[in-house]
Amino acid sequence: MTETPLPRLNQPLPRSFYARPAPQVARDLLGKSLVRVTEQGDLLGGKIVETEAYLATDDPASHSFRGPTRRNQSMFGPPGTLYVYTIHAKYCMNISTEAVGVGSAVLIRAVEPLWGIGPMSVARGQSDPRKLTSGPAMLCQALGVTTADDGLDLVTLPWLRVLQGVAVEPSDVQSGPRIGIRQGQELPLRFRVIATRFASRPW
DNA sequence: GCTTTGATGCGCT
DNA sequence: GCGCATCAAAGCT
Repeated sequence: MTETPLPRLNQPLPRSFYARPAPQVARDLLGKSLVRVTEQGDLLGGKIVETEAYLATDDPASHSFRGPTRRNQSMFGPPGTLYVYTIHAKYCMNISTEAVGVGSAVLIRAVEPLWGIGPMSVARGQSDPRKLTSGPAMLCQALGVTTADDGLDLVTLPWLRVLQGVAVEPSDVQSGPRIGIRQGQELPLRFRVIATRFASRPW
């Protein structure tokens, strides 16, 4: 696989991008570049191809449904705050949206790997590019994101950022029910780039 | 303090 | 496509 030209690290998405309702942020994150610079200086990451929105109110599937706890407090942080939690002995990463005190967030479910395929393969113990970052827990393992990173500010953090990527046309976006939840399944809060081989599962 | 339960992924079929 | 390992947090008692 040929490596895509490196992205503009100095142009992270502004906080205003995240200061909107979670479904809008989830939709607009498609096509953006998620990048991580390791301590060794490697650039890791790729293009966001699948997201899910979790709402502040009336969303029983959202971790914020029962109000703030020590675990979910990052969901209530400023827009752009990283919320990392453990599930099934794995990690998932979200970005807080809307406003301080509002418990909404966007789960990053999958990216198309573009940079640092080698180091990410090592981190994953997996060489199949389709099994590198095609799921929320795979993604965190590939990028080395853990609960130690919970609460960090993605807008100002130098080594983990979301950058302006490519525009995704409405005709190339599909929405549908979220994955792996028991309640709130009827809400179409999952967003996906149709023309990708790197979503977490065939639609 | 103890039990239950997942916003999952792997390995095998 | 399906079973299950794995563990932190929630929710009880």
